[in-house]
Amino acid sequence: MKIEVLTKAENINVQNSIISKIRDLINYKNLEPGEKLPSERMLSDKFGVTRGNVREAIQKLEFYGILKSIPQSGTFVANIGVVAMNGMIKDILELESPDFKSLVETRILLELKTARLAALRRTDEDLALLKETLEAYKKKVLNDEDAVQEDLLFHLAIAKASHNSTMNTFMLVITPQIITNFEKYHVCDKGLAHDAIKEHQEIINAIEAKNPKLAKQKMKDHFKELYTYCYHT
Amino acid sequence: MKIEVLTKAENINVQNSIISKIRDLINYKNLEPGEKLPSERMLSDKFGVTRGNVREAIQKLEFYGILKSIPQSGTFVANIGVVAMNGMIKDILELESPDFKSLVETRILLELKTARLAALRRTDEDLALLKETLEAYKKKVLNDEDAVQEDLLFHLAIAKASHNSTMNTFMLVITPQIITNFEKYHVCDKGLAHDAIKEHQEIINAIEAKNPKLAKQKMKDHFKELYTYCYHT
DNA sequence: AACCATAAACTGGTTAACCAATTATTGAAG
DNA sequence: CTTCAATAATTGGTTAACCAGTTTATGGTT
Repeated sequence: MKIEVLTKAENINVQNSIISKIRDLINYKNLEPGEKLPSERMLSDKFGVTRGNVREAIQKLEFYGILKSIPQSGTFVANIGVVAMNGMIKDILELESPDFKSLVETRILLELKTARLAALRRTDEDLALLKETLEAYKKKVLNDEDAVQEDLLFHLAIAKASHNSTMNTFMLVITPQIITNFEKYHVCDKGLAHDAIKEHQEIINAIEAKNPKLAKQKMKDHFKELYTYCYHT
Repeated sequence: MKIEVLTKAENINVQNSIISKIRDLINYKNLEPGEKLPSERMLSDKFGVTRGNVREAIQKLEFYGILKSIPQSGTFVANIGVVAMNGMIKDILELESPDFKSLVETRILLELKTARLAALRRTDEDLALLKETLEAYKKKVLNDEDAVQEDLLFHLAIAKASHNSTMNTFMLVITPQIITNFEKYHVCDKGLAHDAIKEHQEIINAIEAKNPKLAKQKMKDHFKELYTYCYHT
């Protein structure tokens, strides 16, 4: 048997345990927004964990806007209120790691929207980049080479052309996860790549023509396979 | 003048600079997926930064699925290919911090979908939680108290009932940011809170009746104000 | 008692030393 | 020349000491 000092899952567990203890502390002490938490050293002492663990937990809560650390001063509960805090922490602790289906579902939702927005907001530069990525994709496919990367870049280019930084970020986050799962489950079929060229072209055409409805529809057509996979299995 | 050892923005800059240097290194050395990067110590030495900085940059790239650190062994380029990597890193470096409009736009997109999915997939437990959050919201509003937190929890409960972990996570991420901006720009109007009770109720009714179309429509109605704010200013 | 300069204690952040596991090197045996 | 055990060097991760500000406590002065 392999003994690991600290596996990833265990690390998450100790982190979540600290988070719930911090929540209990805030509730017990009735800390209002703006008030100060005990110092990291005290917390690590009280909870019987390392300061590093406490810092990680605090940083996670900071990411979700629940706490706010100020250098050389302390950690404060953010302007969010104790009710919302409790609800959010509950959700955060229960968060499951995203399953493939949920990733695909979200990707489709995002891409239908980014295609639409790209048709509305694309600049000439955006369009040039889109055509460039399509050419790269075409070249690979016609040479019978694997073009997963070029496909990815095409979709990211659309996200960029949507000029919505939040969706752009989300696309960047989920796409590599989807790719990993694609390879794991062998979802990708090379035979479809030739069809995809035409579909990509039609999406670009709609975006070039600044026709949002058509862009969305063409993207939907492009996702037809994925769509059925996602909703009928 | 105040001299700060390292402001947040500067930290991001040095991080991005390291990321681009890592990219250049991978390109220069023609590292294929699975191959090993120089050690953190070497990189920090070569780049003239601390090992901590290098570690942060690597962790960021790991978050986006571009690198993969293995303890006591090394850091490896993930199974993603050099073309996709270059494209993604380019996007990551250019990522702007999300503006308010983009946040609201994304929130509306997500919530129309989660409402629909909740109507399709909600369990009895989900429904109970939804009714609970609505009651809490009602109580506050009818007492003329501020109910921003309860409103937030209502929307998060819908996200949970959608049983899509990815969207749930995204909602958790953007909601606090939106709240912060709401307070900053004074978007929230207390006078609308009474209308919101009815709108919330109608959304719940649609979810209870397992009517996805209606749930989406009622959510759309609920966002009418926000919608116009987002698209006509 | 009120005030204020001074210093002591405490804060989150940073860094250099340390750790255990892995990997590369060595060199003797076959 | 090949093989393989022993060992030395290297790896990402962790921790304890340190840092520069901030906050609190102190005690003398008015």
